[in-house]
Amino acid sequence: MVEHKKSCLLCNNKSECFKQLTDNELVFANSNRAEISYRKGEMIAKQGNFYTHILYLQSGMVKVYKELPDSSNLILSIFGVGSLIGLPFLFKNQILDYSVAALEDTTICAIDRHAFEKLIHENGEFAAEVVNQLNYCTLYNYDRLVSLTHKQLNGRFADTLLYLSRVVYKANPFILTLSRKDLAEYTGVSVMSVIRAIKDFKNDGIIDINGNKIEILNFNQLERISKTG
Amino acid sequence: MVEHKKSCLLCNNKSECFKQLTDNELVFANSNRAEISYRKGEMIAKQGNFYTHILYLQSGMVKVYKELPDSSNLILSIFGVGSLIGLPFLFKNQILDYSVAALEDTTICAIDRHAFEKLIHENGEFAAEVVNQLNYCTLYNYDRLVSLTHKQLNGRFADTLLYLSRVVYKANPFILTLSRKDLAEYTGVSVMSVIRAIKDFKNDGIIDINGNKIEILNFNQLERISKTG
DNA sequence: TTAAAATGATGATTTATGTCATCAAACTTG
DNA sequence: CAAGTTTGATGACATAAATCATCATTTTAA
Repeated sequence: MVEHKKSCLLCNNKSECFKQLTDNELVFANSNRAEISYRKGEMIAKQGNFYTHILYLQSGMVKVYKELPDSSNLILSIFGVGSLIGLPFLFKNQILDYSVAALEDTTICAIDRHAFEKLIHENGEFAAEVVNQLNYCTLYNYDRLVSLTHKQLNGRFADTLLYLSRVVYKANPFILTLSRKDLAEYTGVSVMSVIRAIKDFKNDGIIDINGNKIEILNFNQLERISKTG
Repeated sequence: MVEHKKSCLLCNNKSECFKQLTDNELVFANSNRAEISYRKGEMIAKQGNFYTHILYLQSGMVKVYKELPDSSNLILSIFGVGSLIGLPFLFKNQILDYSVAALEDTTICAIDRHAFEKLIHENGEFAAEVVNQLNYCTLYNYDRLVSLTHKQLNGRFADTLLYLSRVVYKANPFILTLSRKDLAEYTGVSVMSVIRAIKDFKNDGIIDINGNKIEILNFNQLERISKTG
């Protein structure tokens, strides 16, 4: 277990928007905060539950996903260190409309939603940074809509690999902590198709894969597949 | 052409967030505002252009869509009176990443993006309302991702019809101002498939269609198709 | 007012990708 | 450490929906 931070005031691991707060506001935030650790695979928040806290990712990695009526899932997003989770429900629903689960051992700060909403109301600089974060999300979702509706298997999986390398792991040979099922649920295809795409890309020398280690060998071709796929 | 409003201060047609502004701030907003009218079919903003203004929809209806490399389109959203368009690019790109076109004769207020950003920074109440609007968008996009990736033709088109009746036209027999092509680009399927879905739904007595007038006869069954489809 | 262009409709064919069945390998867990 | 469970892989088959070809109808523009 990670040692708990003494206070938001002393935290040198703040998300962008918390950097905009005054000392008083940080003390206020701290008094509405809890720090929790999860093991890989554990569920952090469950779709259908009450929405009570914004989650800040101190360490680890999580998936945010919709649980669908046919008991399949759609992974909406994968978040790494420094992300705020749950922003879209601010000023809204009492009910959480997606689930969050740990892809690796993960520590989060849970901040009371009403405290967070109060900070937005009272501090425009903080609010502006929240808008900024939300907008990353929105533009990313638009690109996903394009990818998932207008590209076929290889193009979509190329997008997934590029996203993993550039955004999620921020590395090129990277250690995959997602299962094939996760990859399928993110790419919006069947597990079968993911496996086939991996085999194809490996055969074509676009990627190399050894156990959990994936290396993208030919970014250009992957980009090309993403565009034409 | 619509008569131009004298000032934001006197406007009784304000969007939610502008209701949060002080008189001074409204005067400031007004001094950074232009009012423009478009004919049905006209392009209001072009993907790839510089992003300079937030658009407020005074009257009419617009589509916001991505122009894709294969020269097909994906309609991201359809906006009616009272909507703010362009929020996702605040604090971001200089470049607009989607296009906006009028589906009916339309009048918009164009507000300088920097003026808008200044208002967010300086007024937390205004910012909170902007966050609120953005979050509608985000949650809606999540539902769309589910609809477009995990439902097939009939389910997706059922979603489209429900969205048109409940959100866009807010009426049940409604006059369709979208072409079959628009419907296809919104539903993410081919024009052919839209036509077939309309025929099927009509044959099954779920909808009635006469020229441009569509009536949903059986909401329950449409909901059922949306869920199972 | 006619010509041209865009939109709407129908049926036949093709194809991408999902489902199913089966098996191998690798973790869990008692 | 062995039994059971999850995860990864492969091939055969089924199917939803796209593409293509064709034609009717409406709208736009000369």
